[in-house]
Amino acid sequence: MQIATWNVNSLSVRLPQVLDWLADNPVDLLALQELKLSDDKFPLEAFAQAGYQAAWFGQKTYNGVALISRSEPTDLVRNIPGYADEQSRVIAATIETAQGPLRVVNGYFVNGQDPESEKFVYKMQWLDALREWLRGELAQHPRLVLLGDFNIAPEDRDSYDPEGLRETIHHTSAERRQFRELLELGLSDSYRMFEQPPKSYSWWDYRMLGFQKNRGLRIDHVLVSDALKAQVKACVIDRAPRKWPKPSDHAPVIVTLDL
DNA sequence: ATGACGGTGTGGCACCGA
Repeated sequence: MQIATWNVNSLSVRLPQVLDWLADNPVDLLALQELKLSDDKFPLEAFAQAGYQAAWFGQKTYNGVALISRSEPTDLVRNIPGYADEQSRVIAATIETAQGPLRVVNGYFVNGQDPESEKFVYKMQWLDALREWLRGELAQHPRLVLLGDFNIAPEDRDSYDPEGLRETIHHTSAERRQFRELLELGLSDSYRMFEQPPKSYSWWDYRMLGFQKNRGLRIDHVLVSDALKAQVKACVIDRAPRKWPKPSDHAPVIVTLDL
């Protein structure tokens, strides 16, 4: 089976591209971030016609996450239990596979803007809450995938300018420590389980010809639990949609699992 | 040091993203 994550930067604008992409890449599950639409505007019928079920958690203008799935998503959780949040950033569900249930946690992690800002404080608190909730989720669901837009470049090789951007947003020691602490729960970065081309990124700034110059960051990730690790067969970033007219600034990341 | 690009909602722009 295949699962993917894609920050679409407005599902209203990108819906035709998402449907085109699914037609070419018929993944079993697609985690979307930055829907930027309220729940009543979610295009369920379009996904149903493409053969998918869906669960979503949106809000007006900002944020918003969804799971697009061949099989029914059950045991839904929206946002981090016990952590009061005005922003719609997490949706979790269980889907059935041939080998049993798979828990999927889709997150649109906080950006944080600037390490000195209040938004960065929110980012750290949100990451603390996510980690502590995931600890329990992993105990309950050993077969778990955490995927989405993490807004963290985990290592220097995940940035086009690690020296120039040192300790700026996405690159700070505090964010990278949070990423490592997620791994220490018993999760692995599926992208780094395989040989990958150098200078591989999943996001490029719209401005200053960012994509054309490959000035990007790898901030979209798929983490798999220890119980799934042996089943992961491949992880790739699909740069193709970034070349389409009016693209999202993020590219999809696809993981192939032997499930 | 700033803005560049794109989306949203508003209102003739500001805010936000990364």
